Amino acid sequence: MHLHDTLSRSMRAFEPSPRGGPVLFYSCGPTVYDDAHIGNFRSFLNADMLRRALEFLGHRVRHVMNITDVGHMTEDDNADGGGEDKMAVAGRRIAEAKKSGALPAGTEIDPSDPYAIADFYSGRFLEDARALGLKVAHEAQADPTLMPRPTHCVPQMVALVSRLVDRGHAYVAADGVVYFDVRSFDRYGDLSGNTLEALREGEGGRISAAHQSVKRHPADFMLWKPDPKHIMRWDSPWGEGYPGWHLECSAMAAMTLGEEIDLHSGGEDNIFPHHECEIAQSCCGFGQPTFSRYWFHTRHLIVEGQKMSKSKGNFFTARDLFARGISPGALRLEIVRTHYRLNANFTMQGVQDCQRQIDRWKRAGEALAARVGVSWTGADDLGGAKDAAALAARGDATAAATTGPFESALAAFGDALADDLNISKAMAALNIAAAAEPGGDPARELAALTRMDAALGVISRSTPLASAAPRTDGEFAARVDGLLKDRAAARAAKDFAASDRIRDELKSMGVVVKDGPQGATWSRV
RNA sequence: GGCCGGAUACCCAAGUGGCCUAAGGGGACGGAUUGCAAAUCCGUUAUUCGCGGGUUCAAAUCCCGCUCCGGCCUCCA
Repeated sequence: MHLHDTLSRSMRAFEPSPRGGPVLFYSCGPTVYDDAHIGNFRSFLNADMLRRALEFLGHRVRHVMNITDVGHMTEDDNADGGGEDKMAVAGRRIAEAKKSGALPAGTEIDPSDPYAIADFYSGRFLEDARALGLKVAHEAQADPTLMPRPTHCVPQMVALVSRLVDRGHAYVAADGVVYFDVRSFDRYGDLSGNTLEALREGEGGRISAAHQSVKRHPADFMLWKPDPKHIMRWDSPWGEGYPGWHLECSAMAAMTLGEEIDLHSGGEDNIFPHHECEIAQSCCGFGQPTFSRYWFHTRHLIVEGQKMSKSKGNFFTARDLFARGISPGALRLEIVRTHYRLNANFTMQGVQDCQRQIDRWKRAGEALAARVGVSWTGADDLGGAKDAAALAARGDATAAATTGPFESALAAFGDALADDLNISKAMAALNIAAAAEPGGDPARELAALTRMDAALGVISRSTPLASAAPRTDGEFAARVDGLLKDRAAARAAKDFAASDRIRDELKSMGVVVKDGPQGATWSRV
C-alpha cells in the first residue's frame, strides 16, 4: 500500500514495522461536549476506511481511537488554558435544553456534572459511530481499552509530565504552570512546516503578550495547569489541576499501543499544534526517535459548496441526517468517497446518489445469494472477512477456470485502495463488475462482493434507522391498506381515474405506491 | 503577511507526459416494460480538462504568470 505521509510530505510505501505483530494505529477521536457533526465524522470514517483497506490487503490492525472527555478551554489559544471549560459550556446548554423541553424523553442528566455530560455525549457518539460502521466502535464493546478516555489515564499523563521535567524538556514557570520547552526538541515544527521563528511572529493573532511573558519561548505549550477551582481536576506534583490538551494522546497512544506506533490519523487542523506537540512530548518523554511511522490527515468537509456553519444552516450532525431518513450507509459513502486529501463537498444530491449506488450493489448481492441459497445483507462489521471465507468455501473450487466478474474485480479494487486509498477508483472496479454479465461460481462471486463490501462497509447499513422509520402504527397502516384495497379494486375494474385519485391521496399522506407483480407495496417518502 | 492544497461535463468524481477523441456513479434525454407511474433493463450525454503563456515529436498531466476556492499559522475533524 502507498500512503501520503504528512511528516515526509511524500507518498511512501507502507511497510509493516520490523517489530512484527499488528499494525498499530491511533486515531484522534471526538471531544464529547456536543454531538459529532459530519465534518468530525469525515476524519473518523477516513481512519476507518484506511483500517479496512489495510485489512483488505492482508494486514492485521489494532486500531485505537480516543474519546476525549475532559473539556479543555474555550480559549486554548492562550496556551496556558484560559477561558471557560467546554464541559461547563455544554452543561449550560443542557440546562437550557432541559428547561425548554428540548432534551430527548427519558434523559436524566445533571448539567453541573461534567462527567455526566461527557457520558451523555459519548454514548450518543458511540451510537452514531456504530451506525456508520466505525469498526473500532463495535470492537470497543468487547474491549473498551480500544477507545480510551483521558479521565481514566490521568496517572499516565502525570507520569509523562514528570519524565519530561526530569529530562529537561519541561519546566515550571513563574505562574506555576508546567510548560513544554519547544527549543529542547530540534524537530519541533517538522510535521507542520512551522518554524519557531514563524511561530514567534504569532500572525494568527491569538497570542497575547500577557500570557507569553512567563514562558521561555512563545511556542512553549502547557502540560499541566494547577487550578484548584477548575470544573475537572486531579492531584499532581504541581498542584491540583488539569492536563494540557495535547498530553492525552501521547499518554494514551503509549498506554494502549506502545511508545512507537505505525499510523496516526486526524483532521488536517490537528497537524498543528496538536500532533506537532504530541510528537515532541512522546519523543522527548519516551526517548524514541519516532513517535508514529506514518501520519495520515484528512482534509475538511464543506457542505453544498460552502463552509459548514450553524449560521448558514448547513451544519449537520450524523443524527440530524439519520432522523431525516438518510441511511447510515449512504451517509458513510457520501462522506468517504472523495479522496481524503481533497476537500469534500457534501450535498444532499450526493447522499441520494450514494443510496442508489449502494442499492445496486445490494441487488447484485441478493441475486447471487438467491442462487447460492443463503440469506445475505452485506458484510458484517466484525465478521466480514470470515463471512466471505465461509461463502468462498461453499463455492465450487473445480469451477476455477470460469472466474466471474466480482472475483475478477478484486485485484483492481485492491490496487485502487492500495493507491493511497483511491476509493472512487475502487468503486468503479466494483461497478464494472456489477454491470457485467453474471458468471462464475455464485458462492465465490458473493464471497468476492462481500470482501469488497467489508472494505467499504456500506451495504449492511443501507436502510434508514428504526428511529427514522415510517409511521407504521396499526391505525395508519390499516388506513393505507384500506385505500390500497380500494385502489386494487378500481384497477381490476379498469377505473384508472379512481385508481390514480387514490394514489394521489396516499401521496398526500406521504405514502408512495409501487405496483409489482405481487400487487402494490408502499413506503414513506 | 507567511506556508500548504485544489480548480475535470448539469452534479459528485477518477485520471499526474503517449493506451485520454478523459473511468465510474447520479441526473437529463431516448427506447424496452407498465393502464399511467414507480422500480428495473438498454442506449445517448466532455475532440475537452479555471484563464493566459511556455517546454516537448507528444500535456488534463511538466514549467511560469493570473483568477477563484479551501486549509493552517496555538478553538476546530
